[in-house]
Amino acid sequence: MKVEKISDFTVYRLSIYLRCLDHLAVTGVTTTSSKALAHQFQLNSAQIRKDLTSFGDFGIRGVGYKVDELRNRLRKILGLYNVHRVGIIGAGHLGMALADYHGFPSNPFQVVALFDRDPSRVGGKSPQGIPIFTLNELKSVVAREDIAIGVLCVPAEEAQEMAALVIDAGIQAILNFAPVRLNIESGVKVKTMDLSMSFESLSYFLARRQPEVS
Amino acid sequence: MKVEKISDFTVYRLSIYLRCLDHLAVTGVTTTSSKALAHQFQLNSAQIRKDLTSFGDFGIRGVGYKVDELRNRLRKILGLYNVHRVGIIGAGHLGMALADYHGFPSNPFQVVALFDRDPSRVGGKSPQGIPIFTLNELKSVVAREDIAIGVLCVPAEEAQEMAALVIDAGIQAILNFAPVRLNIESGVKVKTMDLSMSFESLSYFLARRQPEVS
DNA sequence: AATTGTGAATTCCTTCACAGCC
DNA sequence: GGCTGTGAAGGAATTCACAATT
Repeated sequence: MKVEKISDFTVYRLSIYLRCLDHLAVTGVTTTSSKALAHQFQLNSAQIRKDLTSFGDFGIRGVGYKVDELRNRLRKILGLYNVHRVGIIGAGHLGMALADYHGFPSNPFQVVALFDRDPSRVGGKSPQGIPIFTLNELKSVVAREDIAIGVLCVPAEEAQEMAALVIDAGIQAILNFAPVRLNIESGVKVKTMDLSMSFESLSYFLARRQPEVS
Repeated sequence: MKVEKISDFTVYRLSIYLRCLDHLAVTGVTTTSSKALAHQFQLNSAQIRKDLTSFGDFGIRGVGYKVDELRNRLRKILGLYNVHRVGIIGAGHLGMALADYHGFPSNPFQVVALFDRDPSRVGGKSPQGIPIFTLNELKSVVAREDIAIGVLCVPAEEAQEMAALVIDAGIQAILNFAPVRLNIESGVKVKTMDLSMSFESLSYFLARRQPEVS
């Protein structure tokens, strides 16, 4: 086990490996190797080994990796044995969809509250029963419900202000869906998932290949 | 204008710059510089200039960049003056939310169809009126509606199969929300937005800082 | 024999620093 | 004077290739 700095790229790939192992486990595979993983999922075997060895020696030379064991270790490294309580800011379409989304395998992320500025939404619940609070209640609800992750589903103009609010409320990590670059001072971790960027990168690609023009 | 290969990182940053310029334009700023942009949005000025010059010389030495002109050029580079017609596979919560999502400034992405395997959903519409078709109709609707981008909002188990279907139907780019690594043969561009990965990277961060434990 | 774990080599990306221009 | 555009330098991330190990 090294003490070097782990890059975001590596952490990102750990998730990929975990997804691959989930798949293998479902298929009934009990042992695998970096070579087999690399081949099946279009990765580089040396990279898989390098990524894994930053966290300890998990493999058996000449044999490979036990799927179950590696899966558990990755879950542990990623902190997926802790439950993370989530609050969503913005109870519009996206916020509601995420609140009721159950797309995660063995989900340690529990959405426990929605928040909205619009009084007509406050007091209601998502279809699955997650309650909607006002922004005034943010601080107290975050404390009471022990919310660690805030998900921003608000328009671009409001995102910076909301980020400041949730940080002030004591939240430790933010997942931002608003198409803005957030300015964050404190030690809070921010991850931005910008849908417009994803679409635009596809658009760039489409613009640069006029396939059937002769 | 160079002919070098443009990396995904660069394209990604073009979107960031465009977002920043949108913001400046709203604020009424007409001229800016790489230094000002870098300072305000925590970027590196040399990188901004390098990224931009891969597509031509847009700036004026000693002065900087005209906000409007640069904005238009970036839009053009990213292909945002072409309208891109979008089909969404999977009319669950997420698919519906995306169909009716209008979070994009001056949106060139038009969602024109939803597709679902579940017969009880087929024939209906999203709240905003986007019709839901069966998967059997995929090929004909993609052709008729000239759909270029397919968005996968299906469970992990179905994603690979659906990817094959949309590619067969003639779609040219895929935005994948399913937590799987898709195996794509053809020249179709795939961008995966994996929510579980985002949450897991936050979880990793949270696991590695136990702040108020003494 | 097969596969891991890892230094060395390579490739790619970012930043520096300054010439060229307005 | 100030800013762009860019070659050169520096730093990171990836891949190679092989010694170590089962």
